[in-house]
Amino acid sequence: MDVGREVREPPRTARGLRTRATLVAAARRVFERQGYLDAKLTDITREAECAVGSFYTYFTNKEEIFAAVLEEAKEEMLHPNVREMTGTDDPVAVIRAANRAYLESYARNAKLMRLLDQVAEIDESVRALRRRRSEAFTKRNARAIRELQVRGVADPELDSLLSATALSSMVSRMAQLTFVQGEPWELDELVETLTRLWTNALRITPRPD
Amino acid sequence: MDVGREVREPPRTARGLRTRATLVAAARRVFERQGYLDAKLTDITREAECAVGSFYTYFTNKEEIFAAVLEEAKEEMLHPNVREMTGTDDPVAVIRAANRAYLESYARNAKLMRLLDQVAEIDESVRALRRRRSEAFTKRNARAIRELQVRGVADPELDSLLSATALSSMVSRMAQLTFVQGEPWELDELVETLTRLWTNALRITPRPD
Amino acid sequence: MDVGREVREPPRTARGLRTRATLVAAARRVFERQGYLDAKLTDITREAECAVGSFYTYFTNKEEIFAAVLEEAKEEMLHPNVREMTGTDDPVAVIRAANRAYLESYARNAKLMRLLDQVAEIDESVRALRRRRSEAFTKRNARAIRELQVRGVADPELDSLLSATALSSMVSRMAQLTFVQGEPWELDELVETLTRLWTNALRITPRPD
Amino acid sequence: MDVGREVREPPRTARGLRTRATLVAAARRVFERQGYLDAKLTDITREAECAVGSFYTYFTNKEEIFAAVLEEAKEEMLHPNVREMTGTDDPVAVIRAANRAYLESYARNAKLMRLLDQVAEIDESVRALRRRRSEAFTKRNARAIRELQVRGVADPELDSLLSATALSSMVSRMAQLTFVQGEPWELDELVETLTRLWTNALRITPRPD
DNA sequence: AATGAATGAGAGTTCATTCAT
DNA sequence: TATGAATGAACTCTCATTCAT
Repeated sequence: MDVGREVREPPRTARGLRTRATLVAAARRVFERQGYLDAKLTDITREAECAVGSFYTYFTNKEEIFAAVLEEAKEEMLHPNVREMTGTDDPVAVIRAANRAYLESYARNAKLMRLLDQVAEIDESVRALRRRRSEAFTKRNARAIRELQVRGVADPELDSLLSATALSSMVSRMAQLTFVQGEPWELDELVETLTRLWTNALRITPRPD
Repeated sequence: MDVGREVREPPRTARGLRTRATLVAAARRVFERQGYLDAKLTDITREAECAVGSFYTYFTNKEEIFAAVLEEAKEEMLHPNVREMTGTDDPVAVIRAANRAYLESYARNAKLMRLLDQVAEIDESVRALRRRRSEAFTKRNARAIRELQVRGVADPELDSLLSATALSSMVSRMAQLTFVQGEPWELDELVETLTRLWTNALRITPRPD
Repeated sequence: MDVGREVREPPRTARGLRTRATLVAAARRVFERQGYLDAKLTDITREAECAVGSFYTYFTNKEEIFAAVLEEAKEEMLHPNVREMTGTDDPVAVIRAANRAYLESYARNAKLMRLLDQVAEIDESVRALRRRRSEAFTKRNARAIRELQVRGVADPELDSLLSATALSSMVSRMAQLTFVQGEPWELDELVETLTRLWTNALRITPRPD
Repeated sequence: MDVGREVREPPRTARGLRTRATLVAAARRVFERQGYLDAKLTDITREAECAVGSFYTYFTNKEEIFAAVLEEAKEEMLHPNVREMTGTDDPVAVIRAANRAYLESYARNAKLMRLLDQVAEIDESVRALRRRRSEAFTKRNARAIRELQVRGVADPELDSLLSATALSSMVSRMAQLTFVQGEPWELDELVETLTRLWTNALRITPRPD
C-alpha cells in the first residue's frame, strides 16, 4: 500500500490464485467482524484455513492484504454516473437519482465503509486513496453545478467547487450516520430531504419553459 | 470511560493533584503528537517525567487518561449559544455567526479534533460521547429551524431534525476537511458559502416586515 | 555494538545492576557452551532465570549483550607489558617472557577466544574491535624491533612493522591451533620453539659486550 | 558432509547433471556475495533460476551444496609442489617460490578463502577438511626442514614439525590479513619479508660449497 | 505516593523442508 | 525431473501491568 514497499510476486498457478483469493475473502470477513486493528494475521489464516506461512507467500503485512480487499471490492463501491442513466434533463430528478444511488450503495457496503473509516484514521495511504475517490465524485458534481449556473437555473453567487464539496459532504455524512452509526432515518425520507436541501441550497428554479 | 470499569480514587493530597495534572497534560501532548494508537504509556510517563508505576496510581489504562484529557479540554471545545451573543433576530446573521464560531473553534482545536476522530473509530464510549455532544447541538438547531418555519420564513416542507442534522453535518465535515485534512479553503470563503448554502437550503426569505 | 544503534539506559538501582550482571554472566556461559549463533535469547534468559522481557530492559539484541560480555572480560585478556615486568634488557628473555605471557593468557581464555573468532567472522564491529586491539600490540612489537635494529642486534633488512605483524600472527595462530583447535603441543615446547623462531627470524645476535 | 548423513544420488541424466551444475555455480556466487549464513536456499535457487524443490533433488541441505562448491573449487586452491617446479636446490629460492605461489593462489581465491574461514567457524566438518589440507602441506614443509637440518644448513635445535606449522601459520595468516582483511601490503614486499623471516628463522646458511 | 525493574502473553516474521501436480 | 505452493516450528521483540522497595 505504501510506496516503496516490497511486494510479493503474484501467484503463478491456479492453486496459488485460489489460495490468494481464499485469503482475501477471509480477510474481508475478519476485518468486517473484528475491525482492522483487532484483526490478527492468525485470525485471517485461521479463517482461511491455511498456515501462517501461506499468508506471507502472498502478502507482506496486514496493510497489503487490506489493499487487496479494497481492490477486490472496488466495483461494488463505484458511484454510477446517474445523469446518463436517468435519461432526463430535469436537474431535481437527476440529483434525486444520484442521492438515492449513493445512499443505496452505501447501505449495501456499510460494513466495508465503516472499515474504510477506521483504516483511514490509521493509514495515510488509505486516507489518500479515499480522498482521490471522493475528489473525482466531487468534481463531477461541481461541473454539473456550473452548468446549472450557466443555464441560469442555479444561484450564481455560489462557488461551484466549494458548494459541491459541502453538499457531497452532507450526503456522505448522513449516509455514514444512518448506515454505520445506526441513526434510524428511512431511506426514502433521507432521499427526499437531502434532495430538497440540495436543490434549495443551489436555488434550483423550476424550468422556465 | 466504559461503565462498570474500576476507576481510581481522586488524589487526596496537593502533590497527588499535581502529579495527576502533569500526567494529563503530558498525555495530551503525546496523543496530539503521536496519535492515540502510537502513544505508549511509557511515552506518557517519560513526557511527564515520572515513573511508569505512578501512572497506575491515577489511571487504570490509556482510555481512562484519554477521558481525563477530554474532560480537561471540554471548555475549549464548547459551542457558544450564538443567538444570545449576537443580540439580533436576523436569522441569516445568526446562522453566519454560528458557523463562524464553530469553524473558528474547530480550527483552534484541530489537533484535538483529529484525535477525537481517531479515537472515535476505536472506542465505542468516545463515539457515544461525541454523539451526545453533537446531538445537543443539532437539537438546538432543529428548534431554531422549527421556529423559522412557524414564523413562515423557512421551507415548511423540510423535516426540521433531519435538516438540522444534515446541515450540521455539512459544516462539521467541511471543518474537518479544512482544518484536519488540510484542504485549502479560506475561513471567510467557507463561512460565506456555508451560510449561503444553509440559508438557501432552508429557503429563508427576507423578513416580511 | 554497531554505531547508531539505540542503546538501553544503564540500570538506576542496585537490583537493576544485579540483574544486568546476572544476564551478562549467563550470556557468557551460554555463548561459550553453544557458540554465538546457536545461543538464543531465551537460552540466555533461562540460564539467568529471568523473563524474556528483562533481557530487553538492558539490551536491544544479542550483539549488544555480546559486547557487554567482552567489556566484562576485557581485563582478563589484556597483554601485559612484559619488558617492564621482566626487568631485563636481554631481548631474548624479553621475547620469551612476552610469548609465554601471551600463550598463558590465551590458554586461560581459550573459550572466549574461540567465541571471538566465531563472532569476528559474522560481525563487522567485532572484527574491527579485534583489529584495533591487535594493532596496538603489533605496533609495540614493531617499535621494539626498530630499537633492536638501531642497536645493531637485529637484521636491518627487515621492515619492522611487517615483521612484527608476521611474527605476532605466527604466535597468535599457534595459540589458536593449540588451545582452541586442540593441537597437542606442550606450552614449554611452544614457548621455546616460537621464541627461537622469532629471535632467529630477527637475527638477534648475542650482545657484543 | 557429516558422516552418516543421507546423501542424494548423483543425477542420471544429462539434464540432471546440468541442473546440478547450475545450482553449484549459483551457490558459489551467492555464498561469495552474501556469506554462508545469509545465503538462503531460495537465494540459491533464484540465482540458479530453478524451483526450490529442485534443490532437494540434488542436495539435502545447505552444508551439502557447500561441500559441492568446495569440491568444484578444489583444483583452484591446490598448492603446487614448488620444489619440483623450480628445478633448483637452493633452499632460499625454493622457499621464496613456495611463498609466492601460496600468496598468489590465496589472492586469486580470496573470496572463497574468506568463505572457508567463515564456514570453518560454524561447521565442524569443514574445519576438519581444512585441517586435513593444511596438515598435508605442513608435513611436506616439515620434511623439507628436516632435510635441511640433516644437510647441516638449518638450525638443528628446532622441532621440524612445530617449526613448519608455525612458519606456515605465519604465511597463511599474512595472506588472510592482506587479501581478506584488506591490509595494504604489496605482494612483492610480502614475499621478500616472509621469505627472509622464514629463512632467518631456520638459520639457513649459504651453501658450504 | 513514587519508583522503576520484572513479567510473560501475544504478535509478527522467517525459511528449511515437504509434497501434490 | 521440475515446479512452486503449503507448512509450521522457532525465533525475536513489544509493552501493559504488577510489585517489591
